[in-house]
Amino acid sequence: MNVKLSREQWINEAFTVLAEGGVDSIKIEGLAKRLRVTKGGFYWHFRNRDELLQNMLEQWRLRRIEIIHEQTRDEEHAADTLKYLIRLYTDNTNPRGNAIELAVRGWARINAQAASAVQSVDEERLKCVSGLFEKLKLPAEEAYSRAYLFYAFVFGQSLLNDQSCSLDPKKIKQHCTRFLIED
Amino acid sequence: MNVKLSREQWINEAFTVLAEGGVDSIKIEGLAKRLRVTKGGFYWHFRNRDELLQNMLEQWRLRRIEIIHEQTRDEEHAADTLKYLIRLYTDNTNPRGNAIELAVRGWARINAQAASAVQSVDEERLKCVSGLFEKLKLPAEEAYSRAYLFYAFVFGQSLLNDQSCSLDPKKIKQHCTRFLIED
DNA sequence: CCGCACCCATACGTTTACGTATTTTTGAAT
DNA sequence: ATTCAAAAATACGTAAACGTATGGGTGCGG
Repeated sequence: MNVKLSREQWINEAFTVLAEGGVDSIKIEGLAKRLRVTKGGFYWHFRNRDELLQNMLEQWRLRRIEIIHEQTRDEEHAADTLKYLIRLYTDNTNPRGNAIELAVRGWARINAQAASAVQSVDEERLKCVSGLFEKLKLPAEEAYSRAYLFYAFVFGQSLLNDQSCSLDPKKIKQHCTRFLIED
Repeated sequence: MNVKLSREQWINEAFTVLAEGGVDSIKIEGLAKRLRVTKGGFYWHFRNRDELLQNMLEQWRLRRIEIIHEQTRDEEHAADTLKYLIRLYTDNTNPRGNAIELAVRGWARINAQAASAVQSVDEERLKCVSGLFEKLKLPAEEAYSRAYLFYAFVFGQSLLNDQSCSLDPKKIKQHCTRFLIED
């Protein structure tokens, strides 16, 4: 028989729904159905819907910060690290992750707590990536601006549908990568 | 007395709500309340909520395409035209427009019709802007990739909160503009 | 001033979702 | 096997939102 569900499983399923339809599509009875239980279980784990959402945000914040630190640790090969990072985002290898990223940002536009989570994550990311650009001998302000451009590109490209392009998207992204990280 | 409302007024108010809270926040009774009438009027103009949404999409598509053509008409001063265009988006002069842009893109992630509208607009924009880059003596593929980067940056930056920056956002955006459009 | 087109108000039925209260089941440790 | 806490089912009350039906008001051309 289906084992009992943990708090984490509810949160995880909620992230999947978030990725698919945005925060407004996270419905308690909907989650329950997907998990093949009734909402009785939900209210054992969480006081209400908002507590679930807060938990998701906090988990997202912590995990994203943890990850960016891992991903930018190798400062000795800054250019390669940056290229690798950009590939992670532009690859379409992790559609769920990308969708969550966008959904959280959409959420941030209408909710202060989400905005705060996004802000802390962005601060950390900008710091880490600008550190890498500094390793490429760019002066501080220049490096920081390039980090900003780097992230604007990364998020922006996930907003542009590949099908809108009249040129092979892979080729485009290669061009952009070279342009953004000329070493 | 308050004059009677036109179809256009309903659509316009709906765009405002869209900007504020995304497509899911467009509620018929909510619009009616904002317009100080009841929903009786709404259902005179529109068969249902979906008809309103389709109308909004179609209007958005047409208007955006019309506008991008105006904004990129001056090909003789391509660099200035590009700089001007980038300022329009990064200025925070038109928050409603920016919010609508993002909201429509969020909408496109969960709805095929919205996705289609976004796609046609993006195709047109990429075509127009890559034309400008070609005027800067870039070969076709290069120009197209730069147009892509241009738009990725434009949309991406509106996803990044200014408050996340540890450097004056204006300065950052100047750096980026210079980098994107070195003439 | 009459009538018609246009627009709005009101009342209703239905669905969906939240949250609560209560009981029931499950499974792991004793 | 028994017990007990964890998890789920069930049943309920309420609110928000959609859409329908129908009647009411208003202003303008004739």
